[in-house]
Formats: sequence, C-alpha cells, structure tokens
Amino acid sequence: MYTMLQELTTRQATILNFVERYTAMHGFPPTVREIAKHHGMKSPNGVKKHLDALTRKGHLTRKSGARALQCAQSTPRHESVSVPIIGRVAAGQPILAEEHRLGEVTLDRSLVRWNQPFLLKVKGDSMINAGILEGDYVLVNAQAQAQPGDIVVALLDDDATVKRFLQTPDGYVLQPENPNYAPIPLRPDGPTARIVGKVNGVLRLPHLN
Amino acid sequence: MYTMLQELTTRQATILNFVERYTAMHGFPPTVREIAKHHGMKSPNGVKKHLDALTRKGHLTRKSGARALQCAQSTPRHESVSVPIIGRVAAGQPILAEEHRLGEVTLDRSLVRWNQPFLLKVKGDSMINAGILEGDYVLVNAQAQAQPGDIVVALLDDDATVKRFLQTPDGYVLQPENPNYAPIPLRPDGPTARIVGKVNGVLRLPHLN
DNA sequence: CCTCATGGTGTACAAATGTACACCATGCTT
DNA sequence: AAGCATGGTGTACATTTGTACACCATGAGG
Repeated sequence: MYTMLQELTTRQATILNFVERYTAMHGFPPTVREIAKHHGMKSPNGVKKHLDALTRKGHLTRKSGARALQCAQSTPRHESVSVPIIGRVAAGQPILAEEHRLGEVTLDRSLVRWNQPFLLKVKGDSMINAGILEGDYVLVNAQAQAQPGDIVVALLDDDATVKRFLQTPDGYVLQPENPNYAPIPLRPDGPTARIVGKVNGVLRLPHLN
Repeated sequence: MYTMLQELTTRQATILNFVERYTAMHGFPPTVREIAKHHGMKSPNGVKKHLDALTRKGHLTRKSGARALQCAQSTPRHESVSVPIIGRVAAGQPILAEEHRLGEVTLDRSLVRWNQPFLLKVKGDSMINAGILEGDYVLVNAQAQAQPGDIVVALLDDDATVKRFLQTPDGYVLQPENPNYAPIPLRPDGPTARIVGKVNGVLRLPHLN
C-alpha cells in the first residue's frame, strides 16, 4: 500500500528538513523551542502550527511528551533479515501488526530462511521440558498451518502462547511440555484458538531484557 | 583517534539495549521514566544511575532536556559482528584458534556486545535442567574468570564442556544441571580443568545442523 | 464581503521530565 | 575495617516542554 503524502509549503518543508537533519545529527529530535529559535521565531506556537500541519499531512508522527517527533521516512534496507520482536498481542489484529512490535533485530540470512519471521518473548514455564524457558525468545515463522509434532505459536483468546501441536484420537490438542499443565483440546466446543506460527528456533539472550 | 569503550555490566547492557531498540523503533529516545517502567523499576533515580554509568563509560552522550540521549554506536547502524562457531578443541591451543573454527555467523551488534564472542555446539544433556539441550549453540564470551552461579565453558582434559560454576564449602565445582551427572570438583588433585568462557546466551537453530 | 489556510507574537499553565538528596543492600578490593 | 561500584526505593523540586488561548497580518477563492 502506498500512502500519498500531501504537498508541503516551503516553510513547512524547511521545518521538516530541519527536524530530519537535527535528528540525524543528534540521535534525537529537537524541542519545539529549539526549532523556533533556529528559525528566528519568538513563539513556540508558530512551530506548533507547522508541526500540526506536518502531522496532518502525514509527514510526521507524534507522541505526547518532549521531543516525541518521528519523521515519516522509508525504513532503511540491509542485506540481512530484519526480524521484528512481537510483544503483547491485541485482539483481532494480525500477529505482525505494527502495534505489536517492540523492536527488531538483524539476523544472518543463514539463520532465518523462511518468509515471515518474528521473535516472540515467552511467558510462563509451560514448555520447560522442551528447553523453552520464561523470557526466551522463540524464532517463529508466521503461518496458519502446522504438522502434528510441531511447536507452534497459537492465539488463545487473544493471548499468544507456545505449545506443541499434536494429533490424538479425539482430535488435535495443544500440549504443554510441563506436567503441571493440562493439554488444550482444539475442538469446536473448546476455546477460541488459532495457530499463527511455527517455532523454528529459540534464542536465550538475558541481556536483551 | 579511537575511543575505547569500557565494559558494561549485564544490567547496563540491558538498559543500553532498550534505549537503542526504542530509538530505532520510535525515532526518538525514551524518557527516564519510560526506561524505569519497562524494566520494572519504581524510581527514576535507578535509571539515572545507569545512564550516568553508560555516559561515563562512553556508550552514551547526553544533552540537557527531555529524551536527550544519543547512543555512541547509533551512527554505524545495523552494525553486526562475525561470531565464529567453534568445533572440536585441540590440546594446548586457545579456544578461539583458527583450527577450531567450523564457520561463522553474523549477528546483530545489539545481541553481542562483549569482546570475544564465539558459538559452541552443545554435546550431551548435562545441562538439560537449565534449558540447554543437545545440539543447541551456546553464545559465549571467551574469558578465563567467572562468577559463582555463572554458566561457563570449561576445558576438561581438552574437551569443551558446559557447566554451572559454583562455590561450595569444599571449593569450586562444575555443576551439571541434570541429576544423572555428578558435580566435578575443581581442586589441585582433581582433573585438569580451565574456564575458557562465560555463557551469555543460547541459540537453538535446528535447521542449521 | 466572507471564509479559510498560512505564518506569526505573546502570555499562561499543567504536565512531563531530569536531577538531587537521603537511604538501603550486596559484593569486591584494599 | 573502610572504601567503592553496583543497583536499587522514595521523595522533592526547579526546569523544560507541549499546548491552549487571544490576537494580528496576508493572500487565495468563492
């Protein structure tokens, strides 16, 4: 999808240009008053109007708080694979939605050969006997199908969980690898469950939080 | 002129890592309180101490004002590190010797910020209760010292092994995380043992085998 | 004539924010 | 035993900062 950016006035382009250059130079965006001072303005409100216009036209994204400006520029390209780190999953949204991303990590292409990789931080100890501990990151390919025996990421009532996908005489189940937890049957009368990915690896990197 | 960056503690690395990921994600750095909240701290001052330490060690540059953090290595973005994969270890040679290398993998700098990283493929199941399985790769920093409680790579009669390094009333031991194995005392009359690295992470990448 | 977007000045204010200080605990080094 | 770095909690405070409101001026379009 291509988002059309609306035309800017010369003045607005000047302001946006300054914000971009300042950010590239310092690593963080300027404050409203720094922008005003640099352009000889004597009131912060003049700048605010421009920032409002730039936001409205889609060239800026803003959060509340100081220096919370993000310039809408294309994401840089690189040779390796950029793998998003997925956090809390919101209801009704695809697992790879922007809102879920906590950050991203660049990994060697030899480590990630599949199509839609993402990293998910593991909550709980339900897979401890598979060597997947709380706080580990599972390296996942986003896909809706899986083979019995696969370890999968499933959405259970809008909460992402890691379990082993198995076939039993009574149907399919999500099997924890921890005797303290019960298997979750996947039946029409069971909980709302959906497979969203297959676990292809595990990263344990304590210093990454 | 090349400025040497001082070593970071695990906690400091975690904080720095968060600042970098947040900045890459949002386009602007986090506030002190955002950092505190994300890491479960209840006081902004805890974070400030870490930021002071990171500044003193040359990993951060700061200006006065909100969110005025600049990561030292944020300019060379997507910097990556080539991490050698170590195989069989030959007698009397340093662990990182060319002869031991089976290959190498390029990893994101944010994942590996210590000096002498290497990957070692795990043999056996002696660390199974620490979630380290046969065939996993441990991500190690080559170093001769370790703290009690650390998981280390040790050379035992010229065979690289992964164990937990512990202190007991009788001296130091290498403790397997599997009840089927006995601890290995590190005493003058014991086996020839030498710590060659500290395990800082685990990678499980079955498709790499 | 009227309206609207642009581009400002000036003042005011609540909220966000970095910092300072007191205090605590642990582990290491001297 | 004393000192120091680390890693915190809790409170307080001055400043920074974004935003709101009033007001002014210019130019374009109906």
